[in-house]
Order: sequence, then structure tokens, then C-alpha cells
Amino acid sequence: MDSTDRKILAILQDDASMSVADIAKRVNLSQTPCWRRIQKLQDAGIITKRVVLVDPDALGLGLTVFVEIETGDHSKDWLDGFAAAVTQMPEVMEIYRMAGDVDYMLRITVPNMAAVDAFYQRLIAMVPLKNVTSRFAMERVKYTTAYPVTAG
Amino acid sequence: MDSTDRKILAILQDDASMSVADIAKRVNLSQTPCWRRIQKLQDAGIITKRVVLVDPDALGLGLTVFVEIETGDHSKDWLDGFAAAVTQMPEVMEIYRMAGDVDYMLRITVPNMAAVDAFYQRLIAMVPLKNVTSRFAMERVKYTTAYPVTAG
DNA sequence: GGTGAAAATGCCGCGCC
DNA sequence: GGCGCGGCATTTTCACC
Repeated sequence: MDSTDRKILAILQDDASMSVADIAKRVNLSQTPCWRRIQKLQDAGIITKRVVLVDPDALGLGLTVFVEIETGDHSKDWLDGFAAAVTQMPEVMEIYRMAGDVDYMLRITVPNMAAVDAFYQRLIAMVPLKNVTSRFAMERVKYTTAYPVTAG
Repeated sequence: MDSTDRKILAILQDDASMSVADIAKRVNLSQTPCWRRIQKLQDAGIITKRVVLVDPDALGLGLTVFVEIETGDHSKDWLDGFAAAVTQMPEVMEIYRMAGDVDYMLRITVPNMAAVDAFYQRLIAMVPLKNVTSRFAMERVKYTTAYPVTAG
């Protein structure tokens, strides 16, 4: 993957509605080679998806909460099952298995406090957990899906 | 926004490469009205962007770190400036202003431990901070940009 | 809202350098 | 790896129900 591919990725991560012709201009290529590069990035699994991003406030999903979970001592099978179950829950946008005292970090997006509590109740009903800490976001200052691809 | 709009959003949040004709079929609409609804969702700012998602591992960005920041006592202007400066940093994917003891929560994506340290050094060089805690992710279990739009 | 169809645009395969 | 052409799919805009 050379610097032209990186430029293409930078463009598409910011705006995937651009035509191949316009992208080609921006990276000083003609249409066909540019198109072939994009195909290749898709086939190689570097580009994983094409999606639209939606304003959560417009959907009434104004509340973001980070949930830090200490599972306590459990087997690998148990942990896998736990992770799979949490993955199914639609308000869960991100799940990370963590190093350190916190075992899992979740980011959930919900309409209001009641939904946070409903989520919490469902979560602890699934299984006993050693500790669950919720951290509430007041404001989303930055949110991007675009990874840095250009050095400097 | 009715249930048809929600169905359209659910589809486009999952796969924006679908043709309008195919989306129309899935929501039992003909092409033109379906197209008009999508336009409306864009014009209303509900759909904010069309992007491609990229595999961070493929870019050598395998390390995700949550950074919890306590800023200490500072003026609103100072906080705004701080937030703006952190927003500029390309490894920062998400920034939230938090309720509670932690003032800001960041998610950063970097190639390796050295980059974490480099980020940390740049961060604390910007200004004195009361406390900075890094939490390291071992594994990304779930990551989605698709908000739940269908009740149930 | 829905339909059908036409115009404009953009995609993407081919032959060639 | 890159280019230009051209058929074809898709988008987008009509006029009308």
C-alpha cells in the first residue's frame, strides 16, 4: 500500500459519496487505475464497509455512557459467552476487552437515564459481575471513524 | 420520521453501497419515493456522512487506548482551547466531556506503545493536567457505527 | 405518496501503451 | 502500472396519477 492508496483511503474515510472520477483527479490518476486501487483495497479487506453515519441526537439517542466491567474469576468459555451476549445488545456500540483491573469497557448509546438503568438491569441479570462502573458523557467533543493514514 | 425511514436508516447504516432500487424493494417502495426519503434524511441532517470503514490492523493501528483526563481547575476558555487542541490530534478518534471525577475521556488508536508515550508527552506538554490515566485494550470485541433504529 | 420513463451521471470492463 | 473509450447500470429529475 503506497502513498496513493493512503490518499485514496483518507478521501473515502471522509467522504465515500465522491465519484471515482473526482477521487482520481485528487490523487492525480485517471479513472481506471484509481477504480482498480479501490477494488483492491476492498478485496484485501482494508476497506471493510461502506456506511452512512447518523446523528444520534436526531434519533433521540442523546446519552452516551461508558461502562467499565470487572467480571471476576471466570473460565474462558464463560467470558466468550458473556462477550457474545453483550455484543447482541443493540445499545452497545463498542466493546473492548481490557488489560488491567477493568475487564471490559463498553460504550452504550441510549435515549435517557431510564434506558441506562434498563441496560444495567439486563446486564447484571445475565450473570453475577464483580463490579460495574458507569461513566456518563456530558458532550461528544469529537467522533471520527477516519484513521490517520498520512504520516505527519 | 416513520418506520419506513427507520428501515432505510437501518439498511444504510449497515451497507451504503446498496442501490436505491434494492433498498426500495426491501422497504416495499418504488424507486423514486425511496430516493426522495433518502434525500430528505440527508437534508435534515439525520444522515450526516457517507464513509468507508477501514480495518485498523491493516493500517498497523493495532493499539487502542482509553485516556481518562482530570484537568483540574481551569476556566471555560481554557477548557475550550484544550478540547480544540486535542481534537486536532489525529490519533484521537473520540473525545467526550464527562460527568464525575474524570473530565475528559479519549479513545486513541496508535501503532504501538511508543506512540502511546509520544501522545502522552505531547498531551502533558500542552498544559499541566491534574491526572491522566491510560487504559489499554487487548481486543476489540465489537465496534459499530449503526445506532439501533428499530424498536425491539 | 406512487408510477413510468427520460436525461444525466458514473461505473467498470476492454483493448492498448 | 497506467490510459481512453464505450456499453451499461444507476441515479436523479421529470410530468402525471
